[in-house]
Parts: sequence; structure tokens; C-alpha cells
Amino acid sequence: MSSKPPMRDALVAAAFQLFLERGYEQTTIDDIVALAGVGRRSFFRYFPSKEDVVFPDHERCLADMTAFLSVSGDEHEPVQRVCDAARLVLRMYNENPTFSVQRYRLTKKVPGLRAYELSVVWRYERALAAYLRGRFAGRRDGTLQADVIAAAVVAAHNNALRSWLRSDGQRDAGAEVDHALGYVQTAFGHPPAQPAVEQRQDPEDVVVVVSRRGAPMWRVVQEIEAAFGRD
Amino acid sequence: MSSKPPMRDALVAAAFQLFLERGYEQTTIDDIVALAGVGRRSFFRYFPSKEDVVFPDHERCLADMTAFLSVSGDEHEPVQRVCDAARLVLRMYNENPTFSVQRYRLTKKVPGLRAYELSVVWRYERALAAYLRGRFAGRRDGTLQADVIAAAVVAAHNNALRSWLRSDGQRDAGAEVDHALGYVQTAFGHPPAQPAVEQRQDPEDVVVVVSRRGAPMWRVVQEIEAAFGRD
DNA sequence: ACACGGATGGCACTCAGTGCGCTTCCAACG
DNA sequence: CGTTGGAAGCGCACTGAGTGCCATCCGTGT
Repeated sequence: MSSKPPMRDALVAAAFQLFLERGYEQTTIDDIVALAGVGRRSFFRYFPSKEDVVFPDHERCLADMTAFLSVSGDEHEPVQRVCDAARLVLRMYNENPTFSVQRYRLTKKVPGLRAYELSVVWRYERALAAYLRGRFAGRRDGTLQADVIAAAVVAAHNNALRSWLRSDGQRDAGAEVDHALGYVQTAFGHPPAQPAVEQRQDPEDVVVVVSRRGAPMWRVVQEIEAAFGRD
Repeated sequence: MSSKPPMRDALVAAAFQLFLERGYEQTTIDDIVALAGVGRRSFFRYFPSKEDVVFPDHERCLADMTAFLSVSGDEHEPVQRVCDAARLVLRMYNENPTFSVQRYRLTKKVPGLRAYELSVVWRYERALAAYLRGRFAGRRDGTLQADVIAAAVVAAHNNALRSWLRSDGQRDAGAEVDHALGYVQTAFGHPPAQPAVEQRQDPEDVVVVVSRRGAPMWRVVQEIEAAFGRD
């Protein structure tokens, strides 16, 4: 693996210390390198811009995701596969909960960081869309479906991720993301392999759903989930 | 209305002339203001940053969209409403096809402009999501559904918009966007005005699904889709 | 010991963006 | 008609991010 450059970590630590105690815009590169005890030029050797120091591991995570998708064969259901790919991002956030929460609070109030985060998220979305475009090749409206599903997966993932970050990492991130992605899968793809709802084992227990044709699919699913005693 | 500041238009014209003939990054603010014959400081009075001159009318369009959504009552179906709101953006692009195509080519190759465009699109998406959150208030997973649907609408709109821009404005932008948004509506909301799937009007037409509890969720949905005659 | 290559530091430079004070112009008001 | 007050524009100096270039340091192989 990439050996460990202690300088990079030192820069991240120094940067976050200053960002948290005096704010992002109030901290200059010179402040960071002075605290880290390195030369100014070295900062830009490890991070192409000031924003990059806030997202030090997304580049690696994006590489992981593209690798994960590139080894996918046809045996996996496409929507399921991109949902699993999205979970890789969650895993990265979950490896350092306190760091993630601190960063969340930072990006929430600094417009420049929010904009940068968007470009990072966009690259994840394009990776998912590219994979789906490949799987949907030849299908009618394949690229449209790929783009829409990728966007929906990212939105669901982010919705759950932000809810978890707002709880200071107290809630169960995995469960929240599973639930959110489950919604997308019921809307677009074949449902998940292990459904999120608990499975009762009583074979006599039956549910009857009646729906007029013309009702939207999500309403039907919602009725069924309610009948199953979800939530 | 805002009277017309000729200076603003002169700056946009000068900027695009230089951007097209020598590239965005190769053009400095001083070049622009020199060509426009105005002071450097005046540029930043009309545009807070160099990127803003590339998207001179998005601020107004975003205001139009929020206004459009804020006057919406409960008489409109929510998903239909946000699709109509998205069409406002298309209309703006369609008012100046050649300008839009030039800008598209510019943003396609300049990473900084792509990033800025993302933040613009993000604000549209948040406007749609905020509206849907209001309409879905109280509904189970209301904010999740709002975020996902807003993202899907934006993705579909952008897919069609880009396809139109790539055709140099030759194709029918409205038809492409209608088609793309129709896909989202069939997935999430009530079917579009001219539904993609034929709608039976017989009110007696009902579907009864019987499922033993314990069956996996995907089997249930599969049964329902089959009963609806989908796919 | 010496040569070499990668990692680092120092320095000067460009350019985006900001704060401030000055001029200019126009319009309302006496 | 003259004054005044505010908005629009201009000039200038300054900060800070990001870059190119070259000197330096250090570990390694010969």
C-alpha cells in the first residue's frame, strides 16, 4: 500500500485544529504550515488546493468505488450493485465518526467547502452513472435511466448520511442508509436481496392489499410496508 | 423591472469573446475590463466572481423558480409541480440557444466552471426539495422522498438538456425534457398527463394481492408489478 | 567518497478578490 | 440657478491562493 507520509497527516491535523478554533476562511495556508512546521510549498505538494485538505481520503474512496464497479460482472443486479458501491462511501465516513462530524459542521457553514463537496459528490455520481450506462447499454432510454438512478442513489445516501451526521454519529448509520437505499430500490430496481423489513416466520400470517389501478407505485409499496408493520 | 445596465451586458459580451478566442483560464479580469472599457473594480460590482459572468441569468431564473413554487397551492400534484418548475430552467436555456451552446462547450472543458455549475444546479435542486418537503410534511420518509425525487428530476432534466446542447440546439429541447421527466413521473408520481403506461379508466378495476407474511419484499413487489401489467 | 534521485524549503511571481477613498454625474430641492 | 446628497464608477493598495524555478538536504547504491 501507499506507505505513510507523516507530513500529510500532520498537515491535516494542523489544518483542522486551526479550522475548528478560528474558522476556515480565517486560516491561511501560512498558518497551517507554520503550525505543522513545514514549508509552505510542501502543502501544495500534498493538496492541490486549500479545500482538498478538508477531504483528505475521498480520492482514495473514489478509486475504491471505481475498482469495485469495474470488477462487477453480470451476476449482480445493477441497482443493487450501485447501492453497494454507495455503501463504500458510508464506510469511509464511519471509520472516523468524530472526524466526519467535525467536517460536516465545517462544510455546513462554509459556502466554499459546500461547493467543493458538491464536485466530490458529483464524481461519485458520475462513477455510478457510468457503470449503469454500461449495464443498460442497448436498453431504451438507458443513459437516462442510468443518470436518474445514479442521482437517486446518491441523494438517498446523502439524506441518510446527513441525518446520521446531524445526530453526532449516535444513530446507526448503516441502518439509515439501508433504509434510504431500500426506498430507491423499490422505486427503480428489483428489491434487495435481504429485505430491510423483518421477516415473520408464521406461514399462516397473510396480508391483503387492494389498490385501484392508476395509483402510483410508491403508494402501493407504502401500503404494503404499513401492512407489514414497518417502522 | 430591473432597468437595463448596459455595463453588465458589455462585460458579459467582452468576457465571452475572450473566453471563446483564447480560453477561460487564459483570460484575466484585466483583459475583460480593458476590452469592455471599464474599470476593474466595476467588474466585481456586477459579478461577485469570475465564474459568475459565465452564468449571468441563473440568479434570476432561480428567483423565478422559487416564486413559481411559493405560489403553488395543494391543487397541483407535487411531482408534476416540480417537473414544471424544472421546465423553467429549460425555457431560460432555450431563450438563447447559441449562447447556451457556447457556454456548454466552455463548461465542458473547464473544470472550474463545471464545479461552479454544480453549485448552481444544487441550488435549483434544493429549491425543488424544499418545496417537496413541504408537500410531503407528515408523510413517512417525507424528506427522504423529497430529496430523492428532487435529485431525480434534476438528473432527468440535465440529461435531456445536455443531449439537446450536444446537438447544437438542433433537436427539440421541450420534447426531450418532457420525455425525460415523464420517466421520473412514472417512477415516483402520478402518471404524466399523457401517461407512458396506458391507464385503465374502469373504476371497478382492482388488484388484489395476497401474500404470506415472511415472503421477501421483492416477491411482493414483483407480484404487484405483474398484477399491474407492468414491464 | 561520490553520484544520483526524490523529497523538501525558499523565493518571486501572477491573479482573483476586497476595502477604501476619490471623482463624477445626476436629480431633487431650496 | 446653485447646492447638496447619493448612487455609480474609478484607482490604488493590499491580502492570500496557487505556480514555477532553483537550491538544498538526505538516503542509497556503486
